[in-house]
Amino acid sequence: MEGCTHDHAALLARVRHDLPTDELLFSLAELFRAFADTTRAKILFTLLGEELCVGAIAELLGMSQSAISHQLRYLREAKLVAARREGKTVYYSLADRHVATIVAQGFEHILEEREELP
Amino acid sequence: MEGCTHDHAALLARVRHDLPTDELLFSLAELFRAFADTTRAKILFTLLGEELCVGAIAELLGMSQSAISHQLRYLREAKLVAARREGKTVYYSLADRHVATIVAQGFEHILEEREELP
DNA sequence: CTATCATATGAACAGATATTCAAATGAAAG
DNA sequence: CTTTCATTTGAATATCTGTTCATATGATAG
Repeated sequence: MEGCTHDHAALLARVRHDLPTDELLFSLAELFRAFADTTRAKILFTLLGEELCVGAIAELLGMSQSAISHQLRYLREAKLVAARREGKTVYYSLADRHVATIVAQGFEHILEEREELP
Repeated sequence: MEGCTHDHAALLARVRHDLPTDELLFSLAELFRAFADTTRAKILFTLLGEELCVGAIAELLGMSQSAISHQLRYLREAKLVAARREGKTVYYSLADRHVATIVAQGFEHILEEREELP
Protein backbone atom coordinates (compact mmCIF):
# COMPACT_ATOMS: atom_id res chain seq x y z
CA MET A 1 0.00 0.00 0.00
CA GLU A 2 0.90 3.63 0.11
CA GLY A 3 2.94 5.53 2.69
CA CYS A 4 2.97 5.43 6.44
CA THR A 5 0.06 5.93 8.78
CA HIS A 6 1.78 8.09 11.35
CA ASP A 7 0.06 11.01 12.92
CA HIS A 8 1.78 13.93 11.24
CA ALA A 9 -1.25 15.91 10.16
CA ALA A 10 -0.17 19.06 11.98
CA LEU A 11 3.41 18.81 10.70
CA LEU A 12 2.26 18.22 7.13
CA ALA A 13 -0.10 21.17 7.27
CA ARG A 14 2.69 23.45 8.41
CA VAL A 15 5.22 22.25 5.84
CA ARG A 16 2.63 22.42 3.08
CA HIS A 17 1.86 25.96 4.07
CA ASP A 18 5.49 26.99 3.69
CA LEU A 19 5.89 25.22 0.35
CA PRO A 20 6.06 27.51 -2.70
CA THR A 21 3.58 27.01 -5.51
CA ASP A 22 4.12 24.25 -8.05
CA GLU A 23 4.69 26.86 -10.69
CA LEU A 24 7.47 28.52 -8.71
CA LEU A 25 9.10 25.20 -7.89
CA PHE A 26 9.03 24.32 -11.56
CA SER A 27 10.76 27.58 -12.42
CA LEU A 28 13.41 26.83 -9.85
CA ALA A 29 14.07 23.38 -11.30
CA GLU A 30 14.11 24.93 -14.76
CA LEU A 31 16.79 27.40 -13.71
CA PHE A 32 19.03 24.71 -12.29
CA ARG A 33 18.50 22.55 -15.37
CA ALA A 34 20.43 25.19 -17.27
CA PHE A 35 23.51 24.47 -15.17
CA ALA A 36 22.90 20.74 -15.05
CA ASP A 37 24.56 19.87 -18.33
CA THR A 38 28.31 19.71 -18.69
CA THR A 39 28.35 21.52 -22.01
CA ARG A 40 26.19 24.35 -20.74
CA ALA A 41 28.21 24.61 -17.55
CA LYS A 42 31.34 24.93 -19.67
CA ILE A 43 29.77 27.59 -21.85
CA LEU A 44 28.72 29.63 -18.83
CA PHE A 45 32.25 29.39 -17.48
CA THR A 46 33.86 30.59 -20.68
CA LEU A 47 31.54 33.60 -20.53
CA LEU A 48 32.37 34.47 -16.94
CA GLY A 49 35.15 36.83 -17.95
CA GLU A 50 34.36 37.97 -21.48
CA GLU A 51 31.91 37.88 -24.30
CA LEU A 52 32.68 35.35 -27.00
CA CYS A 53 31.35 34.43 -30.41
CA VAL A 54 29.85 31.03 -31.14
CA GLY A 55 32.80 29.76 -33.15
CA ALA A 56 35.22 30.68 -30.39
CA ILE A 57 33.23 28.76 -27.79
CA ALA A 58 32.98 25.75 -30.08
CA GLU A 59 36.71 25.79 -30.67
CA LEU A 60 37.41 26.28 -26.98
CA LEU A 61 35.30 23.29 -25.97
CA GLY A 62 36.28 21.16 -28.95
CA MET A 63 32.67 20.70 -29.99
CA SER A 64 30.67 21.25 -33.16
CA GLN A 65 29.37 24.71 -33.87
CA SER A 66 25.88 23.29 -34.18
CA ALA A 67 25.91 21.67 -30.75
CA ILE A 68 27.06 24.92 -29.17
CA SER A 69 24.47 26.93 -31.04
CA HIS A 70 21.71 24.64 -29.80
CA GLN A 71 22.84 25.02 -26.21
CA LEU A 72 23.18 28.77 -26.60
CA ARG A 73 19.60 28.89 -27.72
CA TYR A 74 18.63 27.01 -24.59
CA LEU A 75 20.57 29.46 -22.43
CA ARG A 76 19.16 32.42 -24.35
CA GLU A 77 15.58 31.26 -23.80
CA ALA A 78 16.39 30.73 -20.13
CA LYS A 79 17.56 34.36 -20.11
CA LEU A 80 20.98 33.39 -18.83
CA VAL A 81 22.97 34.68 -21.78
CA ALA A 82 22.50 37.66 -24.07
CA ALA A 83 23.34 37.86 -27.75
CA ARG A 84 24.74 40.82 -29.63
CA ARG A 85 25.19 40.82 -33.38
CA GLU A 86 28.12 42.52 -35.08
CA GLY A 87 28.20 41.89 -38.80
CA LYS A 88 28.19 38.16 -39.39
CA THR A 89 29.36 37.44 -35.90
CA VAL A 90 27.15 36.99 -32.84
CA TYR A 91 28.70 37.64 -29.46
CA TYR A 92 27.35 36.01 -26.35
CA SER A 93 27.72 37.16 -22.76
CA LEU A 94 26.19 36.40 -19.37
CA ALA A 95 22.81 38.06 -19.07
CA ASP A 96 22.56 38.19 -15.34
CA ARG A 97 24.80 38.81 -12.38
CA HIS A 98 23.07 35.94 -10.58
CA VAL A 99 24.58 33.45 -12.96
CA ALA A 100 28.05 34.12 -11.64
CA THR A 101 26.84 33.94 -8.04
CA ILE A 102 25.05 30.64 -8.49
CA VAL A 103 28.03 29.10 -10.23
CA ALA A 104 30.35 30.38 -7.53
CA GLN A 105 28.14 28.97 -4.79
CA GLY A 106 28.04 25.57 -6.45
CA PHE A 107 31.78 25.62 -6.80
CA GLU A 108 32.31 26.46 -3.19
CA HIS A 109 30.14 23.51 -2.25
CA ILE A 110 32.18 21.08 -4.33
CA LEU A 111 35.53 22.38 -3.15
CA GLU A 112 34.59 22.29 0.54
CA GLU A 113 33.15 18.82 0.12
CA ARG A 114 36.49 17.65 -1.25
CA GLU A 115 38.49 19.15 1.58
CA GLU A 116 36.53 17.03 4.03
CA LEU A 117 37.80 13.80 2.44
CA PRO A 118 41.62 13.68 2.65
CA MET B 1 32.31 23.73 -42.33
CA GLU B 2 33.21 24.30 -38.70
CA GLY B 3 33.33 27.52 -36.71
CA CYS B 4 34.70 30.90 -37.54
CA THR B 5 38.16 31.83 -38.71
CA HIS B 6 38.64 34.94 -36.64
CA ASP B 7 41.88 35.74 -34.97
CA HIS B 8 41.16 34.99 -31.34
CA ALA B 9 44.10 32.82 -30.50
CA ALA B 10 45.25 35.00 -27.61
CA LEU B 11 41.75 35.34 -26.20
CA LEU B 12 41.14 31.60 -26.43
CA ALA B 13 44.38 30.82 -24.70
CA ARG B 14 43.52 33.10 -21.82
CA VAL B 15 39.98 31.79 -21.38
CA ARG B 16 41.16 28.21 -21.65
CA HIS B 17 43.68 28.88 -18.94
CA ASP B 18 40.98 30.10 -16.56
CA LEU B 19 38.67 27.18 -17.30
CA PRO B 20 38.40 24.55 -14.54
CA THR B 21 39.21 20.96 -15.34
CA ASP B 22 36.64 18.79 -17.10
CA GLU B 23 36.34 16.73 -13.97
CA LEU B 24 35.46 19.73 -11.83
CA LEU B 25 32.99 21.04 -14.39
CA PHE B 26 31.33 17.66 -14.47
CA SER B 27 30.96 17.70 -10.69
CA LEU B 28 29.40 21.12 -10.88
CA ALA B 29 26.86 19.98 -13.47
CA GLU B 30 26.20 16.91 -11.35
CA LEU B 31 25.45 19.03 -8.32
CA PHE B 32 22.98 21.19 -10.20
CA ARG B 33 21.33 18.14 -11.71
CA ALA B 34 20.15 17.30 -8.22
CA PHE B 35 18.12 20.51 -8.13
CA ALA B 36 17.07 20.28 -11.75
CA ASP B 37 14.11 17.97 -11.28
CA THR B 38 10.81 19.28 -9.97
CA THR B 39 10.26 16.35 -7.63
CA ARG B 40 13.74 16.65 -6.12
CA ALA B 41 13.39 20.41 -5.81
CA LYS B 42 10.13 19.86 -3.92
CA ILE B 43 11.71 17.29 -1.65
CA LEU B 44 14.57 19.62 -0.80
CA PHE B 45 12.10 22.36 0.00
CA THR B 46 10.06 20.21 2.34
CA LEU B 47 13.28 19.43 4.19
CA LEU B 48 14.36 23.06 4.54
CA GLY B 49 12.68 23.41 7.91
CA GLU B 50 12.44 19.92 9.41
CA GLU B 51 13.34 16.34 9.00
CA LEU B 52 10.59 14.16 7.52
CA CYS B 53 10.00 10.47 6.91
CA VAL B 54 9.54 9.06 3.42
CA GLY B 55 5.81 8.51 3.77
CA ALA B 56 5.24 12.06 4.91
CA ILE B 57 7.09 13.49 1.92
CA ALA B 58 5.14 11.22 -0.43
CA GLU B 59 1.85 12.34 1.07
CA LEU B 60 2.91 15.96 1.01
CA LEU B 61 3.78 15.87 -2.67
CA GLY B 62 0.94 13.56 -3.64
CA MET B 63 3.31 11.04 -5.17
CA SER B 64 3.94 7.33 -4.75
CA GLN B 65 6.18 6.35 -1.90
CA SER B 66 8.36 4.39 -4.33
CA ALA B 67 8.99 7.39 -6.57
CA ILE B 68 10.01 9.46 -3.55
CA SER B 69 12.28 6.72 -2.28
CA HIS B 70 14.06 6.54 -5.63
CA GLN B 71 14.67 10.27 -5.62
CA LEU B 72 15.81 10.20 -2.01
CA ARG B 73 18.38 7.63 -2.96
CA TYR B 74 19.58 9.96 -5.69
CA LEU B 75 19.85 12.82 -3.21
CA ARG B 76 21.52 10.60 -0.63
CA GLU B 77 24.18 9.49 -3.11
CA ALA B 78 24.71 13.12 -4.06
CA LYS B 79 25.28 13.75 -0.34
CA LEU B 80 22.54 16.38 -0.24
CA VAL B 81 20.32 14.63 2.27
CA ALA B 82 21.07 12.45 5.29
CA ALA B 83 19.04 9.50 6.53
CA ARG B 84 18.41 8.49 10.13
CA ARG B 85 16.59 5.31 11.06
CA GLU B 86 14.26 5.11 14.04
CA GLY B 87 12.48 1.78 14.26
CA LYS B 88 10.69 1.14 11.01
CA THR B 89 10.79 4.76 10.04
CA VAL B 90 13.58 6.55 8.18
CA TYR B 91 13.89 10.27 8.65
CA TYR B 92 15.53 12.45 6.04
CA SER B 93 17.07 15.87 6.47
CA LEU B 94 19.32 18.23 4.53
CA ALA B 95 22.91 17.09 4.73
CA ASP B 96 24.63 20.32 4.00
CA ARG B 97 24.17 23.98 4.76
CA HIS B 98 25.07 24.77 1.16
CA VAL B 99 21.88 23.19 -0.05
CA ALA B 100 19.79 25.87 1.60
CA THR B 101 22.07 28.60 0.26
CA ILE B 102 21.96 27.36 -3.30
CA VAL B 103 18.20 27.00 -3.25
CA ALA B 104 17.83 30.46 -1.74
CA GLN B 105 20.09 31.97 -4.40
CA GLY B 106 18.09 30.35 -7.17
CA PHE B 107 14.90 31.61 -5.66
CA GLU B 108 16.17 35.12 -5.42
CA HIS B 109 17.07 35.00 -9.08
CA ILE B 110 13.58 33.92 -10.12
CA LEU B 111 11.79 36.44 -7.92
CA GLU B 112 13.92 39.36 -9.08
CA GLU B 113 13.49 38.30 -12.68
CA ARG B 114 9.71 38.44 -12.25
CA GLU B 115 9.76 41.88 -10.70
CA GLU B 116 11.40 43.23 -13.81
CA LEU B 117 8.41 42.26 -15.98
CA PRO B 118 5.29 44.04 -14.69
C1' DC C 1 23.19 39.05 -58.70
C1' DT C 2 26.55 35.11 -56.61
C1' DA C 3 29.87 33.47 -53.24
C1' DT C 4 31.30 33.03 -48.75
C1' DC C 5 31.41 33.30 -43.75
C1' DA C 6 29.02 32.87 -39.19
C1' DT C 7 25.27 31.25 -37.10
C1' DA C 8 20.72 29.10 -36.65
C1' DT C 9 17.37 25.52 -37.22
C1' DG C 10 14.77 20.96 -38.03
C1' DA C 11 14.59 16.13 -38.14
C1' DA C 12 16.43 11.98 -36.47
C1' DC C 13 18.76 9.07 -33.48
C1' DA C 14 21.05 7.46 -29.16
C1' DG C 15 21.45 7.76 -24.51
C1' DA C 16 19.79 9.31 -20.04
C1' DT C 17 16.05 9.80 -16.67
C1' DA C 18 11.59 9.49 -13.86
C1' DT C 19 7.82 6.89 -12.72
C1' DT C 20 5.31 2.59 -12.11
C1' DC C 21 4.78 -2.05 -10.76
C1' DA C 22 5.98 -6.07 -8.32
C1' DA C 23 8.74 -8.01 -5.13
C1' DA C 24 12.29 -7.82 -1.36
C1' DT C 25 14.28 -6.06 2.85
C1' DG C 26 14.28 -4.60 7.85
C1' DA C 27 12.17 -3.75 12.19
C1' DA C 28 8.87 -4.29 15.74
C1' DA C 29 4.81 -6.68 17.77
C1' DG C 30 2.00 -10.72 18.74
C1' DC D 1 7.84 -18.40 14.12
C1' DT D 2 4.25 -15.15 11.32
C1' DT D 3 2.22 -10.67 10.48
C1' DT D 4 2.32 -5.99 9.64
C1' DC D 5 4.31 -1.49 8.74
C1' DA D 6 7.83 1.56 6.47
C1' DT D 7 11.01 1.65 3.20
C1' DT D 8 14.03 -0.07 -0.47
C1' DT D 9 15.14 -2.14 -4.74
C1' DG D 10 15.08 -3.97 -9.72
C1' DA D 11 13.14 -4.28 -14.08
C1' DA D 12 10.29 -2.31 -17.53
C1' DT D 13 8.57 1.55 -19.85
C1' DA D 14 7.68 6.04 -21.56
C1' DT D 15 9.49 10.42 -21.86
C1' DC D 16 13.00 13.80 -22.18
C1' DT D 17 17.54 15.50 -23.72
C1' DG D 18 21.90 16.25 -26.35
C1' DT D 19 24.35 15.60 -30.44
C1' DT D 20 24.80 14.96 -35.34
C1' DC D 21 23.80 15.83 -40.01
C1' DA D 22 21.93 18.41 -43.57
C1' DT D 23 19.96 22.52 -44.70
C1' DA D 24 18.46 27.33 -44.09
C1' DT D 25 19.11 32.12 -42.75
C1' DG D 26 21.52 36.57 -42.37
C1' DA D 27 25.23 39.56 -43.42
C1' DT D 28 29.02 41.22 -46.06
C1' DA D 29 32.06 41.43 -50.13
C1' DG D 30 32.88 41.31 -54.93
